[in-house]
Amino acid sequence: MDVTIYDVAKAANVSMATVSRVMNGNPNVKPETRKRVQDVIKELNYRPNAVARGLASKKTTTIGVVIPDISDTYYSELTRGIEDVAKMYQYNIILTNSDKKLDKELELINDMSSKQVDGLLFMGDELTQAHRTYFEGLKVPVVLAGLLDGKNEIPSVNIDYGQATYDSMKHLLKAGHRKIGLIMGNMRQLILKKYIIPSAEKALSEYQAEFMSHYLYEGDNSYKSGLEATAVFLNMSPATRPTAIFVLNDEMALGVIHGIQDHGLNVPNDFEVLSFEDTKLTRMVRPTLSSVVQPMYDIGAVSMRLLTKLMRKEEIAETQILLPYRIEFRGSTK
Amino acid sequence: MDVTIYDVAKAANVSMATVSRVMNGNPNVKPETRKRVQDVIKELNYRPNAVARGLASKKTTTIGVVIPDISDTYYSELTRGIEDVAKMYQYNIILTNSDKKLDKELELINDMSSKQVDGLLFMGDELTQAHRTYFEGLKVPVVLAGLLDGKNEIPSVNIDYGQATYDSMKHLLKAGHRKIGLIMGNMRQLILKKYIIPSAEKALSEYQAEFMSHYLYEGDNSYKSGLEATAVFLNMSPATRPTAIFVLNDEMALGVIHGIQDHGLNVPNDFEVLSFEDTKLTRMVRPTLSSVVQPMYDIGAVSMRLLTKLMRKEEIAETQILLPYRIEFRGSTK
DNA sequence: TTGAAAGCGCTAACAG
DNA sequence: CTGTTAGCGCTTTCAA
Repeated sequence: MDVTIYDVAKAANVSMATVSRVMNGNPNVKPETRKRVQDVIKELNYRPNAVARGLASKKTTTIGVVIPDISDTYYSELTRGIEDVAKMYQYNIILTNSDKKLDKELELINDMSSKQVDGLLFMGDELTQAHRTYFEGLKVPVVLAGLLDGKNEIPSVNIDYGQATYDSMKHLLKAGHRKIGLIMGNMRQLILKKYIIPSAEKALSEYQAEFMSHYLYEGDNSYKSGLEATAVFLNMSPATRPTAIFVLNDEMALGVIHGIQDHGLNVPNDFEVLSFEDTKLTRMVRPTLSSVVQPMYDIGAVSMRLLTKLMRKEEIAETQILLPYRIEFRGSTK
Repeated sequence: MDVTIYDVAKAANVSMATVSRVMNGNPNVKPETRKRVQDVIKELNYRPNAVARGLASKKTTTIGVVIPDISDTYYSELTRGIEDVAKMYQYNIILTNSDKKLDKELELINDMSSKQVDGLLFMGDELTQAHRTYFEGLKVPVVLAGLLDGKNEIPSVNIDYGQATYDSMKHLLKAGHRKIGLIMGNMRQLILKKYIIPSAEKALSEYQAEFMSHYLYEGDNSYKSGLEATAVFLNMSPATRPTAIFVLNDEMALGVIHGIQDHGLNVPNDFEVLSFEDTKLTRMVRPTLSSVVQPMYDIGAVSMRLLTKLMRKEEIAETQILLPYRIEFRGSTK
C-alpha cells in the first residue's frame, strides 16, 4: 500500500537505518547520502507512519487535552492557545470534552493513556485524589490550565485569582460602593473558596463594609443566570440592594447589564458592573463591559509550553505559574 | 513497564491470541476462558496499547478534524457536535486550526495522513483541486462540514443556504422593505456566489426591487466590521439607504445593531436586522437578534455520523446532506 | 475453541 | 558513516 521506509531504503540504495537517520535529522549521515535519500523521499512522496514510529520510539508526539466544554468561549480560546504552541513544537492534540463530570474525566484520562499521549493538559473544576491517582497511572507529564492543585504538586498555569478579586473589589470600594453584589459561576470550587471569597472579604473589611451573604449569588456561568441574579438583587429595597456588581464571567455579566436595563435602570449610573473574564463579549454590549482580563489564550499557550519542557525533562524553575492580569475599564464602570 | 497483552496471557494461562479475542469481543472463546481472562484483565488493570493496535490493525480509531479556528463560536459548537458523536462511536479526534490558509490546510491533511487517522472531517472556506488531491492521498473517508463540494463528489453536511437566503429576503420584502442591505462575511466563496447572492437576487426581483451593489458590504465576520458596514449605510441619505439589513453572521449583526443605536436610531423601527447563524449571541443583545438558525451542533454531529458510516463502508443513501433550518424571529425584526 | 507465528513500519542499540 | 538486527504490543491468518 503506502510507501514505507523500506521502499525508500531500496530506492536510495541504503539501509532503513540510514533513512531513519535522515528523517530524524541525525547528523551521522554523509551529506551526499543524505541528499540522495532526501531526493528519493521527495520523489516517492514518503511520509513516515507516525503509528509505527510511536510504537518503536514510545513517543507519539500527541498530547491529550481534557476540557469541560469546547463550545464555551473561555475554553475554546484557551484551546486555541494550546494548539498553536503544540503545533509550534510539532505536537498534535487529542481533544475531548468532560462536561466537568468526574467519572467522565477519569475515563478520558484512561483513554489518553491507551492512546499513549506524551503529555496531558487538564482543565476542570476541581482536582480530587482520584485525579491524582489517574494522573500517576498515565506516567507522562500533566499540566493544569486555569485550575489549581491544592497541594501544589501538579504543575499549573493560572492568574492570581485572589489578587485580581482584591483589586476589583478595592476599585469598587474606592468608588464609594459599600454594597457589592458578587455573582459566582460554577467556577473551580477551590479557587472560589480559597481565593475569591477570602479576598473579597478582605477588601470589604478594609473599608468596614460587611460581607453579606445575601449579596452572594450562585450562578452557573450562563447569560440567563446573570439575568436571574439581577432579578434577585433588584427585588431588594433600593436602600439595601447592591450598587455595584462583581460577576465572575462575561456571559453572566451581560445578563446582569441587560437585567438592569430591562428594569429601566442604568449601567453604570445606577449599578456599576465589573466582570472577570474578558472574552470578546465585553465589547459586544452597550455599555461595554469592564472586566478583569484573564488571558485565556496565554494560559493555554503557556501551559502547553510548560508541558513541552516537562516532556523534554528540561529544568523548570517554577511549575506553579501565575500569569499577569489587568483590569480593563470600559463603559459598565464609571 | 506497563502491563501488556503478554502479561495477561501468562497470568490467565492462555495465549495472547485469546486475550486479543476477548478484548475484541470475538465470539470464538469459551465462556469460562473469557471469564478467566476478563478477571485477569481487571486484576492487572490491563489497558491495550492503542498505538500497537493501530499498527497491527491499520485502524487508529482516531479521526482528524481540520477547522479554521476553534475560538470562533461557529466552529466550536460544530466541533462539540463532532466530538460527542465521535465519542459515542469510540473515536478520538485530533483537532487542528487552519486559519483558512490553503498551505496550512494541505499540510494539516498530510499530518493527519501520517497519524493514520481513520477519517477526516474538514471545514474551511473553499475547496480547491489541491484539496481533492490531498484528500485522495489520505485514502480514508472525508466529510465536509458546513462546506460544499462544487463537484458534489465529497460527502458533505450543510443547510440549504440558497433557500434560507431566499426565505429571509422574502420575509423582509413582504414586510415592505425594498432597500435591503446585505452584509457578507468571509463565508465560503462558493456558497456566497452560487447560493446566497443569486437567491437574494431572485427574491428581490420577484418584488421588482433592484439588486444594488452599494447595498452589498463585504465584512469579515467580526463585530467591528458590522459596525463599519452600518457606518457606510448610515452615511447614505435617508431616502436611499437600506431600511433592513440581512447579515451573514451573528457577531457582525451585533455590530450592526449597536452601530444603528449609536447613531440614535432604533432597531427594529428604523432598521430591521436579520442574521444568519444563531449562536447564543442572538439572545445576548437588546433587542434580541432574529436569525436564520444554522444548526451548528447538528451539522457537526451529522458529519461525524456520516463519517462513521463511510469508515465502516456502510451503504449510504445520500452523501450530500442538507439539514433543515428555520428562522427565529426575535426583537430585531418587527 | 485455542495457539503459534508472522508481520504492521519504524527506532535504536550494536557492530563494523 | 552505515548496515544488521532485535524488538515495540498488538492483530490476524493458519493449523491444530
